[in-house]
Amino acid sequence: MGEPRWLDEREARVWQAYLAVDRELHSALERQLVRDSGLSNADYALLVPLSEAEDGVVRSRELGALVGWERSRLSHQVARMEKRGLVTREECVEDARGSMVRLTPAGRAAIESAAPGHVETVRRYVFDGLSAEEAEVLDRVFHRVLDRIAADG
Amino acid sequence: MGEPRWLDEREARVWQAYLAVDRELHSALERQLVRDSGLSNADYALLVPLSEAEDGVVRSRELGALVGWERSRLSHQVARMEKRGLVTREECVEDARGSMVRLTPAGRAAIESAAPGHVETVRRYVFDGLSAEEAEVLDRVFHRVLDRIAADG
DNA sequence: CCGACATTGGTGACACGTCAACATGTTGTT
DNA sequence: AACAACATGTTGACGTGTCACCAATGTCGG
Repeated sequence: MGEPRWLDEREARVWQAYLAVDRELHSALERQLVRDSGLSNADYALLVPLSEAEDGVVRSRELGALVGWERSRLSHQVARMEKRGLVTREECVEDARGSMVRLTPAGRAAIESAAPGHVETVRRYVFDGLSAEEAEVLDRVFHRVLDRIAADG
Repeated sequence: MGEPRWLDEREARVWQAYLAVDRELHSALERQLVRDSGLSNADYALLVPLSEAEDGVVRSRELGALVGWERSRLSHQVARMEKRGLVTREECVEDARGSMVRLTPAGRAAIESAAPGHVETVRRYVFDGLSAEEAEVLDRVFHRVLDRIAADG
């Protein structure tokens, strides 16, 4: 094994800052969403691709791929949203194993009412304070991290 | 109100990449920790400041401040960890409302066994692919975001 | 066609996180 | 001392996320 390579001072500061952003940004966005629209981050994540889809219908498999969720997580979230009338589930014609998720009118109304405030909040906390050069660095670094994770299996 | 200022193409790409990093990095680190040490991210977050404290004892209020958690979240997590023998709770001498959290020998053994592999994983996914200039940008941007959230109340 | 294998989705159990409500103790004002 | 206001921590309920497992269906080689 050998001596572990601990993080140096700068690295530790960056890592702590990342963890804090993770925590604070997630909870700030969640609070804003719940307060202004009664939606959670999880609701919002699914409503966006659904509202952009043809007829507001997406197959579960496809929806999971679009948001990067595992099937179980998706199934639980859809069940909760179905109970609140935001979506319905239908059988899939082409593949009897499959399941289609359909946005209800209430679901569409919810996302349309929530989106402007949510985007405005993301903008206020993140992008209004970000230069073009910084955005470029973030984009590059984030994708590199994703590649390194994916390369790992 | 006026027309909402939607994210432009670059901003949307950066935001999607951030959300993906949030998801993938969190779950990759959690899997590595659970697999190699039987600890969760939440366990690890508390064990670090505890193991660095004098005698492995920290007052709950202080522990919450160190990791940036609310009291309820901390209380639940400490209860779970106490049940598994990683920490114990004691009464606080100076303030009868307070509560002290003490690292057990098993808790210390767990964090000491987990830390090298965890740091190695963070390094592999993040810092080994990061230049000094990029680290500086991340540090600056993350702290700016935190400031903007804090300024909001 | 048949049987092994993979894909898709759902379920129950449990860990994690947040909120509101509560109990208790401390502090500051009068 | 008496009281209000605040600080600290716990609890229960519920939404969220993961894992292991199951059931149903599809696919492909024989």
